[in-house]
Amino acid sequence: MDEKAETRDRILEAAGRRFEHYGYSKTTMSEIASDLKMSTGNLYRFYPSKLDIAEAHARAHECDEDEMMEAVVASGGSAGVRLREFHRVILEHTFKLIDESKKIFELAQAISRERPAYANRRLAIERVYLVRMLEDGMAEGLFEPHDNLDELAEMIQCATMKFRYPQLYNCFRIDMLRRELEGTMDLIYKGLLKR
Amino acid sequence: MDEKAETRDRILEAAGRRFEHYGYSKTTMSEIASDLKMSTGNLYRFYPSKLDIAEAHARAHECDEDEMMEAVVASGGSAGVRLREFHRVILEHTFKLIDESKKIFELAQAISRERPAYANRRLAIERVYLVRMLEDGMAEGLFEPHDNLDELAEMIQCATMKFRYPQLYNCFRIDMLRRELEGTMDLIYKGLLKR
DNA sequence: AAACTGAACATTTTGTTGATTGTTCAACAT
DNA sequence: ATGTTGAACAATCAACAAAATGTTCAGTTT
Repeated sequence: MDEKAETRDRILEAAGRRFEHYGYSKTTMSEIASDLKMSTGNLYRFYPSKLDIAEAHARAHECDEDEMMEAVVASGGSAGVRLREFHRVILEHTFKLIDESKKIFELAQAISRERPAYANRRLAIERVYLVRMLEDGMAEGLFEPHDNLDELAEMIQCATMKFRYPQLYNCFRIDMLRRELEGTMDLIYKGLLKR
Repeated sequence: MDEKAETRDRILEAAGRRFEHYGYSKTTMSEIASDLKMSTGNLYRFYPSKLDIAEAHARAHECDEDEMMEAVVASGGSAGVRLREFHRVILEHTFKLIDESKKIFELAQAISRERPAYANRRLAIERVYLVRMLEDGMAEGLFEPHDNLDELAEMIQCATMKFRYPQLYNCFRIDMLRRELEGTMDLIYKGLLKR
């Protein structure tokens, strides 16, 4: 039954090439199938739907984002500095997607629209990194102690939503967003500091 | 030339009735015109476009919202309590619009989509109230002094965007939003406190 | 039996048509 | 002159048909 996993991978690769080249909506199941010289029906023995292929593709690329976040969290400096850098990196990353790689951005949008659970899971993962930085900050004696760190991280996410989904506000001015993020982080940072 | 202003008002009233009953998209210029027993062309001598009538209608009703905000700002209690209440009131108000009065909500959406400048102006007005509460809080000795209060208010708006446009996140669970707003306000509040 | 196909089906997208509606303007009325 | 009209125009919308696409499954191959 290792055969099966291999075919799943081949499907994922073929689909990935199409997704990145033509975008999610412009790649069809029959194109993916014919790239692999198989029938459309057969695809469904490996993935229950096209959206699931897209989700698998996103999952396969998650590690890139995770590494990006990990790099910041594990970098030197105080928790406050890293927390700020963390959000800067996320903003620049999403903005780059919107701006440069419309194809991947379309994919991301399709997934978070049709699969809100997936988007929530990603936010939960992001929170793991946030919690680590909060813990570090408390250990440092920089941040005020809290008992529910995941909830605190959730609230930080609420306050920085604008920078996570800038397209929702039709704000495509990265320079404005950068300035607003700095100011918002100032506010959040002060709110976390030990009194 | 007082005649003119009167006709403008009559147009606004007729359009307003239609807007509130049938929504923005379902009221036509010829309906407004025939309600007033005039021609469609004549409407354009008083308003350059349908959207301008909608904007004028919104402007005419601004005072309701302003009074709502004024009531909170002028109410007793410390600046911190009022700041929190201010955002609660805004959340409940927008949510009520979405939920109850789809017609007015459609109007509001049309305006903020087609006239971003109008939405920005509204945010600027809201900031006036925020600044007043910030000033009060500083006078009280509750908040840390700042020099650029409008900018500070802007950052508070950034951090509370999610609660101002909940429909953007397809989050229609008022109970969840309430909880998130409380947490976010906790964070912001602490960030403002004097050290 | 297990793997696979491709035609059949259902859903979505696209294209097209005509009607509706926002807007303009030459002609008319005051 | 000034104010007003309603037909003309252009843009948008709604409804429908046609095409494309996602999904399923009876039947075929291995």
